[in-house]
Amino acid sequence: RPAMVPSMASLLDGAAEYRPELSIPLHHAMSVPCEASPPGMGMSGTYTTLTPLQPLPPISAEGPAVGQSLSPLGNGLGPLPGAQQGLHGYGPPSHDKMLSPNFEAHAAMLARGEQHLAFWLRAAAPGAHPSLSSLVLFTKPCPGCCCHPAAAGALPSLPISHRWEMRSFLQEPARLCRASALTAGTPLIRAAPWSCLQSGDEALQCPCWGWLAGSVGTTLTLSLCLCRPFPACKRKEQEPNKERNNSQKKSRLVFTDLQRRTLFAIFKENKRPSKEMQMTISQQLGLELNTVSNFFMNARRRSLEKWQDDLSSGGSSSAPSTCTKA
DNA sequence: TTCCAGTCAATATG
DNA sequence: CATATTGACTGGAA
Repeated sequence: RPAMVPSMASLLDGAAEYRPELSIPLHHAMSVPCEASPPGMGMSGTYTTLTPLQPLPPISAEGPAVGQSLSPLGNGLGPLPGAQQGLHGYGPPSHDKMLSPNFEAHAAMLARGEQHLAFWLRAAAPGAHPSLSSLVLFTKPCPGCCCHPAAAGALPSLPISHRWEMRSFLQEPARLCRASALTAGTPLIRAAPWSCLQSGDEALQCPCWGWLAGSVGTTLTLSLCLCRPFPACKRKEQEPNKERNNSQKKSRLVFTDLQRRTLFAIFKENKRPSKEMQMTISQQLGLELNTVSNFFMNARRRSLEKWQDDLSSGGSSSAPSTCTKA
């Protein structure tokens, strides 16, 4: 058992393949160099910082906390009923509103300077559409993507705390994507509703995606890549109310790419996290404690099985490959 | 209570 | 459609 377990935040950063070459001023604690790796093989990064494990504060005093359910599915990732219409189901942006308590909680934490945005921003906007109560921001352009510098896109400069701008982007992606030219080398950030991110999404499979990590007040240059719908959103639009019908048929949970990467990153560091750690993980990832527990149990067993298989088949790998599989 | 091996079954893949 | 993968469940052992 490792003598010291890296912080949740640094593990999550590692899982998310943060890439430090972006021209965004970052807190040193965010540096998690990671070699370019093929899709889904991002576990080779090294962790450069160890910050104390401090779960993110609850996102909202009145709403669900990080990891708690925002949906009837109970995993915090799915849309609420009525959210199937994707990005267009609510009214115009409210630029006159103040930042929500949720965001301010994060802002206060970030402003301390010692903390950082681990791997996501959840911007709960009072009155906003439920499917947009969380945002996940990606950095880095995807070469094959329509918003790559070579392909043009929108590029306003915004402070990271400018939540309402982000929200308005999500509302009117097509127009914004045509709004201005994109210059080469500009940090590119992709925003997506959390509920739209699922295992297998194109965006998550791109090897050059990283995660936004920055301090509140940092000016980031934003560009969005929403000129086409996310695959998951498309699916939801095409299959409304399908889950309602055969409710007795149990579907197996499929981890999102983020959840899987994060879990494997943690597993790589600690094969047997404590109950408290598992609870933190479950809260951060919006998973049941049982699910997290099952994951580590299965992972321990299956990594061992894999290791034994590799040995018996004369493989040369020195570590269980399961850890890098996700 | 916790952990594990055995197993099932949903889902992914080719 | 066959096979592989994988999240979850079960019963027994410590």
